[in-house]
Amino acid sequence: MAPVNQPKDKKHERAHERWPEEAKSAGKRKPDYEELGNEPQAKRLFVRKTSKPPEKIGRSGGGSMVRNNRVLFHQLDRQCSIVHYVYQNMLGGSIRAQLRQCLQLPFLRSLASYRLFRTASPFDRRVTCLEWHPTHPSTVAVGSKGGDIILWDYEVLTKTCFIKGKGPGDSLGDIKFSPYEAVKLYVASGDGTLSLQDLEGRAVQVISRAPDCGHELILCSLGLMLCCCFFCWYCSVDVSASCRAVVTGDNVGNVVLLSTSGEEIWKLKLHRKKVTHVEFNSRCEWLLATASVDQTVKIWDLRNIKNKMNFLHVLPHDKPVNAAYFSPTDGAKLLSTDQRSEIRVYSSSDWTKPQHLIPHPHRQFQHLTPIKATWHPRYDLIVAGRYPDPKFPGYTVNELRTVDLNKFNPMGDTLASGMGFNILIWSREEMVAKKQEHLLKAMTEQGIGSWSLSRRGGQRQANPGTSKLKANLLSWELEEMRTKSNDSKSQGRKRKGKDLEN
DNA sequence: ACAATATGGCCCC
DNA sequence: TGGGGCCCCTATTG
Repeated sequence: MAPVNQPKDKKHERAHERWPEEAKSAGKRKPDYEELGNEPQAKRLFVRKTSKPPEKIGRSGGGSMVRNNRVLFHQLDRQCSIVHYVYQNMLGGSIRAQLRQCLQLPFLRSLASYRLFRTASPFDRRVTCLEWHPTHPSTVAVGSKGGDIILWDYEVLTKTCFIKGKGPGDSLGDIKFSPYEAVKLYVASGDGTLSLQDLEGRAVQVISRAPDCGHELILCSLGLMLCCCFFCWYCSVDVSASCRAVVTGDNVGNVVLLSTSGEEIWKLKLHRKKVTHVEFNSRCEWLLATASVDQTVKIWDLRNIKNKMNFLHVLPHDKPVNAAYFSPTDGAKLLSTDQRSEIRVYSSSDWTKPQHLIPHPHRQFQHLTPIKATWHPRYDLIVAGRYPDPKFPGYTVNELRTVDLNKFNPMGDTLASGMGFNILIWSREEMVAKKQEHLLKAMTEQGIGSWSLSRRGGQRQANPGTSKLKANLLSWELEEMRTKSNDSKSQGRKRKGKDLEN
C-alpha cells in the first residue's frame, strides 16, 4: 500500500532517458505558440494562432506580443475598415471569416491586459472539470475530484450553489449543461454513474450505470462495508440538442449512446482503453469524436456505428489523448491534447495528418488534472494549461505553478481556469476594475469580510504553501482594491482592505 | 516534521 | 485480458 519512492538519481536518469524524441526535435523548431502576459506564473496565458508561425515583435508593459508579420498587420489594418466590410457585404460577398480575422487582432492585444478578477477554493479536492453556463454570462459550473459541484456567479458576492459529492471515488470526469433546462447538469462520475443533477431542486436522476459496476451488489450480498470495487466508471459526456442524445465513455473503452432521459440506444467497445473525451459535432449532427488513452482519436458517423473498426477516421497519436474538441466556429477542425508534449490541430479537409503540431509541456501526472487545450469560442485561437517540465526545451527555473484547465466563456471575453484546488476568473483589466469596484461596494454594504470564496470562509490555511498562494491571490485583489481606493480617495475602503489582509 | 491518502497509466507475469 | 507493483512526483490533512 505504501508508495515506494525511488532514489533521486535513478529518477532523474529515467526521466532523461524517457524524454521522447519528438520533443527534442520540437526544440529545434520555432515555437508555434505565443505567450501573453508576464509573471507571476499564474498570470500567464498561452495562446496559439492556428495560422502561420508567429514572429516576435517585442515586449511592452507586462507582457509580450507576437504576430505573424508586419505585412499582414498592415493589410489587416487596411481591411479592417468598416466601410470595406459594408461594401463587400453590398456586393454579396461573405465577410464573416474576414471580419473574424480582423477582430482577432485586437482581441489578441487585449489578452496582455487580462487580470485575475476573482478566485474560489470551495473544494476539499482538486478541480477536475469546468463548464460555462450556456446562457448566463458570469456563471460557471465546476466539478471536483470528490464529486462536489459548484455553480458560481462570480459577479455576485455570494451567489453559489454547492452540491456535496461522495468524497473518495466520486471523481467527476465531465459535466455538461442540459440544452433543454440550464439548471440541470449531466454528470459523469467515478462512482460509475451518469446522472442528471438538478442544481435548483438538488434532485439527482441516475440515467446510466457503467457496465460491470457491481460494487453495490457486493456490498448488499455480504452485508458489510467492504472496500468498494469499481470496475468501470464514466469519464466523459456530451449532449446533443438536435439528436436528443447523450454520449458517454468509460474507463475501459466503452461508448454508450443514450436518449436524453437515459434509455440506452447502443453500447459498444470503441476503444481499447479509457475513453477520455466524447463530443458531438455542433454543425453536423451525425458526426462524433472520441479520444482515448489507447493513443487514438476516432471520428464516427453516428448513423453507422457497428464496432470499433468502422470509424470514419482514426487519428493516431504518440501518447494517450486527453481531449479532442471540434472548433466551435465551424466544427471543421479538431483540437487534441496528448499526455506528454503535443497539442494538435486537425482539419476536416484532411484527417490523415495534423494541420498543426504544437510542442507544449503538459505531461501526465496521477495527481494533476489532465490538461486539455480548448478553443476560443469565436476566434481561431486555443488556450492550454501548462505543467512546466525541466526537460522541455525552453524551460526556465522560475516556472512555478501550473494552470490545469482553461475555458473561455461563450462570449469569449472571460477565461475560467482550474488550478489545483482553485478556480480562477480572468478578464480585461478595465472590466475587472469596474466589476471589482461594484463587488467592493456590495461588500461594504453587506459587511462581508472577504470575497475570495473558500471552503474555510477565507481563513488562512495551515499549510504555508497554500496560504502563500491564497494570500497572494487575495493580496493581489486587495492591491487592486487599494489602487482603486487611492484613485477614488476613499480612506474607509483603504482601512477595510488592510483589515481584510489580517 | 512526517506519514498517509488520492482510483492515473504502464509494464510484466 | 487481468492484477500487482512501480512510476509520474502534488497537495492536503492528521
